[in-house]
Amino acid sequence: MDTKSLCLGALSLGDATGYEIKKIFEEGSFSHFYDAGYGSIYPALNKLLADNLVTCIEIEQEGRPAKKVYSLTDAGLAALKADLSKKPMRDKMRSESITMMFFGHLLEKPHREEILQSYIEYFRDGCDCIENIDPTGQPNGRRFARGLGLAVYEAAATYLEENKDLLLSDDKAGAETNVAEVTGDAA
Amino acid sequence: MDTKSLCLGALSLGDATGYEIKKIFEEGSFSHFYDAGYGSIYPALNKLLADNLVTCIEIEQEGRPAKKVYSLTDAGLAALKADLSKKPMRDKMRSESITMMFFGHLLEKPHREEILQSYIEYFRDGCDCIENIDPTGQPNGRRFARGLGLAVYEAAATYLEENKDLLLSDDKAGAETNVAEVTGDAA
DNA sequence: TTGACAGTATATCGAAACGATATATATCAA
DNA sequence: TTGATATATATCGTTTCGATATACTGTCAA
Repeated sequence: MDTKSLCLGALSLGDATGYEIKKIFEEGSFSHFYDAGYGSIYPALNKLLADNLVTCIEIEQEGRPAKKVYSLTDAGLAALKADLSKKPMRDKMRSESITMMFFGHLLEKPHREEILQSYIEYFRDGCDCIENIDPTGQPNGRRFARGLGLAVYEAAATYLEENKDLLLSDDKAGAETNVAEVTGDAA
Repeated sequence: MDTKSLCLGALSLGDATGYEIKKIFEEGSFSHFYDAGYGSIYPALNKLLADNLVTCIEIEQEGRPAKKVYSLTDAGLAALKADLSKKPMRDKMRSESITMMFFGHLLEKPHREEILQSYIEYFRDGCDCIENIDPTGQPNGRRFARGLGLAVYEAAATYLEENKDLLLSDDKAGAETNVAEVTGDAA
């Protein structure tokens, strides 16, 4: 499951350009679970083309540069199915916001509050964005992804809202390693 | 917020070796939000050493090769605080499991069920793991991260359990692009 | 009417991270 | 005694990230 498979998967839904492939995963309910940049997609498409897993037709356009529309080949569909039959790797996530909160004792309170507030908004915006997607008529896989995304974002937003005092208040218990630093540090 | 900052943050909690730094983020409530491999940590420590943001003392050990214990310098602490004062990047996550479900119409039902079941277990195990961490005496930042991790994992596991039929049943509505393929494809 | 801005579309580059692997030793259980 | 697990450092090739360049279109306001 790398960018090559992601492109194959996108093309299994219909022919597309590299730009459109990015849009598929950028918009809609899916962007929260996987995304890839052009720096990954275009090289991936070139490799797929070299391996005859996709074909490409250049469509000339008036004025604009030609667009390259990619299509899945039979071999490409087989390769995709083979890849989907593998065991998925465990989820990976990277949250700089939470990492910063982890070291919250080194941050000034106003900045902590600022980060936390924009983090809450980030999840609330995510909820709104997902809710605006109409699931009717979509295949089950996409309905499922939409629902899961919504459930997780809602849970995160709610937790953040209900527990923000935990981060905004000063440490009282614990932090035995840093007691000296905390008391002596006003920078 | 890259691996260098992650190492500085770890060292702000106390001196450590590269191996121990990995352990800090691998175990405990934090592993779900950020992790780094040795292929990132050791080069990061070398760069930090070159920039005088950390110091290193080699401790000889009987039999075993010498261990390198790193310590944060004043400049290192300043650099960490400077980095923490920046606006965090938005969360990134990559879920191969959900990506596979997104293309679920190409998967055989037993395999779909298998992936889904191990995905549920993955989140339930995650919940158990987090619940086993005693939050008492820990600084607020870590208590917060623990609670958020638990809330999100719980929400994901619950959603998966309650909606798995959505993936295990066949598509009835929608999928207008693939109708021909679906009906003609039993491979 | 022009100029700024957003959108469409392809492409590349250096830096960073990933995943696997190698090395060496100790300990503990089957 | 074989195998597994833990401690500990390190590298290597591949992949991905993020930023940027190019170039044309449409649009909306000053």
